[in-house]
Amino acid sequence: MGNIWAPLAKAIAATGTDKHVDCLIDLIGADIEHDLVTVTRYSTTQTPEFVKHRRFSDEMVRRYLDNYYVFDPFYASWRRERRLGIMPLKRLADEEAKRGQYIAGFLAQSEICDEVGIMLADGGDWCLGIFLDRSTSSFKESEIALLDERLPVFEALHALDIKARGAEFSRTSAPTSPGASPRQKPTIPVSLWPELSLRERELVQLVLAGHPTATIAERLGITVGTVKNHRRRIYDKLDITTERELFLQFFQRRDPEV
Amino acid sequence: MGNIWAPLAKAIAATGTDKHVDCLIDLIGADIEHDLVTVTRYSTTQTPEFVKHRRFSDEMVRRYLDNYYVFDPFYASWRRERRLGIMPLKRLADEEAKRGQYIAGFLAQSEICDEVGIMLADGGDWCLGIFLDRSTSSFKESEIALLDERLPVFEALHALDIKARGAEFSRTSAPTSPGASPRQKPTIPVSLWPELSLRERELVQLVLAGHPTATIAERLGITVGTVKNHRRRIYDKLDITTERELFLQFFQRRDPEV
DNA sequence: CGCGCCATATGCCTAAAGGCACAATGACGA
DNA sequence: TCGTCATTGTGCCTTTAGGCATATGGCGCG
Repeated sequence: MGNIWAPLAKAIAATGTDKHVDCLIDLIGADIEHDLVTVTRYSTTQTPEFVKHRRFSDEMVRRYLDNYYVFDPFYASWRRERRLGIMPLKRLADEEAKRGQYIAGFLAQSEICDEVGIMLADGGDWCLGIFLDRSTSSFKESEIALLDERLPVFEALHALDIKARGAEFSRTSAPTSPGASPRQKPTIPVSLWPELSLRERELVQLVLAGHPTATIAERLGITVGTVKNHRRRIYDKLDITTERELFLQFFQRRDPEV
Repeated sequence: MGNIWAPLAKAIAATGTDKHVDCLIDLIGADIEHDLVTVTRYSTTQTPEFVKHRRFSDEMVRRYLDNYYVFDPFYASWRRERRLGIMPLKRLADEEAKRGQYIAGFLAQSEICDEVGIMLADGGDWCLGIFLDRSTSSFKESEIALLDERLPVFEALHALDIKARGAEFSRTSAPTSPGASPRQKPTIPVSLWPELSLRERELVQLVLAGHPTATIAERLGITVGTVKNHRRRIYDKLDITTERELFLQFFQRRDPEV
């Protein structure tokens, strides 16, 4: 085992910054020889998002997102079981037909012969999959065991990054795929602003999560004009005129010390 | 070397919480046999603060604070040189008279025969000293080397804790000693965003109080254009692009639960 | 002395929020 | 049935924030 402390210190310091994912990759791959890295985000309800890769081709990324993700056994596993942790490809007791197509099609074209996924919770129904890939030999059981031993640290680091940044600002996120976002229950309690309707509360939640009008419209499957209408109506009800006043009211009602 | 990964994961997860210091102690002491632990905060200008101890006596704490801290070679070293890092007692090229008194007096009464300090930056002119103590044998050079190797991780964890909480909220702090004159503290603490200048902090304070650019300009006696410049510079430093992200960062750093 | 940082200022442009008005539909209760 | 409310949509205009570039002077440091 080599010196793990320097990449570890860097990964700790990088939580909450742009460099988190890169440092996490460095840490994960520190004692495990690998040829490629891919980083993907999976949801149980949306198509995967490709976050980042090392020594992989943009063309293969495009093919994955266009077609091959359907056969991705890691993605299937997430959607079916939402299982986190270290996940070697060879252990995926997936449908053999799909796995076969993933291996014969996508992995072969990518010159990957084995893959191990490190699946970390990423907020909501999402997970972040960091994949180490081998081109010429398979991962050994001792290497998998090493990753298993270190998993709590990877998880803690990523949890800290989410906490520091908030899931909505996660640097692991990519643009939302086309299609209506599934309805989420609002986390803004009725008691905070009892005069607001359910829809209005949904919208306030997104505002307070930092989303601009265009993103909110997209998220809720409505037009920008409608979002503005809602904003207007919310401001009227709360006797304010700007978004920043909404933030302040939230501060004050939630945490009177501010 | 034993299993370091579980205490490491716990220490990572504990940053920004009440348990940070305890988990840091666990991590530091994981592979180093020790009998006692003491945790002290040193300033270059104020008397030391006793933060925490394990298997040490409250009576000895009282004696230290009443009298013996004057002879404490670690405290003297901090005041003189502000040196951080791993610091074995036997390496302190201190005044022999003072060191002698610390050893013959305080350490002997505490049944401590050797001590190693892990000195971590704690904000301002303060450092946090975590001391592993031995009752019957000295620390070996190999043990010191192990701590030296791991120091960057200890430092990164503690830096993250400070960052998450802000020095004003630091759980390592104790009540100001009697007679210390209270300092004027800005509403926006330096430690919240240490990269911001004083002027920038003034401006952020007004932004977070809900003022638009025109009002801020008026309040600070500068032009709207200059306010925009400051905003731009602040956003660059904080790696954001909008005011709403500033609100969110403030939420998250002040109250990570949001 | 040169450089970097900080604070201040100007100008121009674009993007986004806010303001206002109007419209339609559906659900619900009196 | 009617009135109210919620939700959705359109259009137009104004205000404000953000983006970018440039400039100057003061200060501290190597």
